[in-house]
Amino acid sequence: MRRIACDKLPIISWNQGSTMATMLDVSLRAGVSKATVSRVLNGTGQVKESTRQQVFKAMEELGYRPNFLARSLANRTSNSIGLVVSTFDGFYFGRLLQQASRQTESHGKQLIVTDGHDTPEREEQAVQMLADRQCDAIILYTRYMSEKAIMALVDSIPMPLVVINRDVAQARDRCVFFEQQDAAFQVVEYLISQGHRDIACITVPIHTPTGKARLEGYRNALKKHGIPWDAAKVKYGDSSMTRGYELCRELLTDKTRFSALFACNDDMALGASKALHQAGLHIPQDISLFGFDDAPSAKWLEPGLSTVYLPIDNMIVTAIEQAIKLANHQQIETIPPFTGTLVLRDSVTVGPYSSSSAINS
Amino acid sequence: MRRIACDKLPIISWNQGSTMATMLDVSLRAGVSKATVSRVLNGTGQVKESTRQQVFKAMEELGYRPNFLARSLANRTSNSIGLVVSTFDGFYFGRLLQQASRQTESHGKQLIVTDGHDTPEREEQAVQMLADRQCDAIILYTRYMSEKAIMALVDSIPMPLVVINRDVAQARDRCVFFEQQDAAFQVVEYLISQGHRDIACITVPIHTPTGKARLEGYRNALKKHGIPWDAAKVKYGDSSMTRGYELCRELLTDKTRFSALFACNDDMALGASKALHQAGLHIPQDISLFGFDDAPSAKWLEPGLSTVYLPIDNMIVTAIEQAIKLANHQQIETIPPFTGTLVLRDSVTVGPYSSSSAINS
DNA sequence: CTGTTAGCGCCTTCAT
DNA sequence: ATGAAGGCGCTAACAG
Repeated sequence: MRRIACDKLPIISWNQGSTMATMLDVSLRAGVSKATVSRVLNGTGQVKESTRQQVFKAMEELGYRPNFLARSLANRTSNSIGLVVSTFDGFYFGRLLQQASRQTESHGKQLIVTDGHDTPEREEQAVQMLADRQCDAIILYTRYMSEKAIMALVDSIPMPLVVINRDVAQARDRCVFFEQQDAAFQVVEYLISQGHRDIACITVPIHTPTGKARLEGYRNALKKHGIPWDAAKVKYGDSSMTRGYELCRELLTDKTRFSALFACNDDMALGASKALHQAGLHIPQDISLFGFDDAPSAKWLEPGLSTVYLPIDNMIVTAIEQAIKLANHQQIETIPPFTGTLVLRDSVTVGPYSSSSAINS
Repeated sequence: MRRIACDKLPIISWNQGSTMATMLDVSLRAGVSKATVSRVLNGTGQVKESTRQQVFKAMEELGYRPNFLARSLANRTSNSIGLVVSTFDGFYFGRLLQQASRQTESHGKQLIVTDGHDTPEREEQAVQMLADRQCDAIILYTRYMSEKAIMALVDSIPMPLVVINRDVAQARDRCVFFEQQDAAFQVVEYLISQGHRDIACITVPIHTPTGKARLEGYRNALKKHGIPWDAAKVKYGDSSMTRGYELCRELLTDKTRFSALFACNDDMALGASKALHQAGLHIPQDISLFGFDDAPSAKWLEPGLSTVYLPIDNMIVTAIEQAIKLANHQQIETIPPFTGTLVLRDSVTVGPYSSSSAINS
């Protein structure tokens, strides 16, 4: 009888669109019940070693693979955590994804990542889609979504959401973010300490919290040192190399006076450097240049680009830890903001207001 | 009776870990059967407009969202396509993912991407994981997996697999790839045409088909033009900027003679350029430099880096088209190889063997 | 047009 | 230690 059942099983390969072996197939072949197969599969309950082996054998022979969907449905958990990023573009998110993937896997969970296409609507959709897939927790990296929208999202999905790169006041313990403003402040203060007072700035998208914070850091540093705000020195960029180039050219053709340029990300710094070169200006002799992000290329440019390093790796790891704890209904502590650190290379030299020319870099 | 049932429904928010509204809840609230709810949800079958509205209303009021897992299980399709990439690192995969995401979404399908961590084992695991999730089709970008392993994978999963960046002879119609060797050949031939004969080369990982192909292109071009192979001129790299730097230094300290350097990717070209600078050598006056990949930064470097553009965007789009067709059991045609195109900027000048110095770039 | 009845593949009491 | 039965949430015939 058992044998007969076995003979009916699909031994042929099913790569032609036929169906895969199911738990029932395995149970029949092993001469046990589905329940037993389930037990050996999950290591739950007691199973005699001999039958356990039979089951394994049957699974092997049939090339059985548990159906993930069915399993998740029954378990009410997909054992995976979802991540939505603003965009896939740029080294920054590559770094982030790399770490995120490693970290989740080290917890035995799967990472599902989705692209938010850098618009609030798509980001929201992306989160919803991950929620529909029953992720155990979701991590959201958004640049444009409003705090209100984020909170609404938190309330509308049944699993925990942790927000990265944003400080949402109403859910501070769900947030993992950088002290962007402080880092920008440090940059500009450093530039000032090197004897620069005419410092131009090219921002990243100014409608994002990041864009605002970095500019605010710039503004505050100037203020602290009694340097008046000069609107002509500030150009509003979009993060792209091209725009960095264009805006630096504007600065130049405007005849804006500046001895140092703070580009709020490395990509724009690179674009700007091209414009400077073309104008016959040398870095740092004629113009000092400071970036932000510490792109992989920053170190290898000529001259090496001074910039600020953001511990994005640590940050995403932390975010994932939080997410997993939340998924496990564990207690979490709120994470203090991460801080950037200045990476000094060769793109800055002493400026015209240097109090002592002996203090060369 | 209906009302009574409604009153028992969970109107409270369920963000505290409670369960979400189900189809049954909706059906009770709307005073219809699950089947009807299913019908309005999927637009299948005929439903009276008035009841349809009731159902919508009930869904609205309950904040109902269909359970994706249950749906997929019943449908035997998850309406999503899986993509495994070698790694998340680098601009290249960012570009790829960006396009991939857009393209799948334009077909109303979801993209699930996974990291293969650049090792054959993990790549295989990644594919399996996507298979377990019942993706309708899977796209694999692998650098290290053997053709045999790829074929084994194809046979072991029940959904179609399309391979990107590789030419697997036994499944040619499932492959979408570049003519890497030809592109490299063109580069070197171009360099030769510019009067270079002492051409050094820094390879990408030589155990990958890509690495082999690019080197082979280099070799063939030399051969065609009667230039003897010189092992001292070839350094085996790993794609990283750091290694590009180190190997270029080796070339220099070895006193290897070369007037042009072909770095098999832009990252290494950048590293190499640093080494050149440090040695007091100018690009292109002293050494001509050619890269590969057309990184976003190539255009903005000083001097602009000549390189080869690979239509990765088109390629991934094509791969996804193929995957979707296969998922729909449509006929597919085999895709001819994509070709790279030389992007000439300012990092190459005429070499010492230039037949006519009038033929400047 | 709408309800009933079976599954999809797996997990989990509850008996035995 | 193992089997039977019911359920996870949804879809899909098959009747009315």
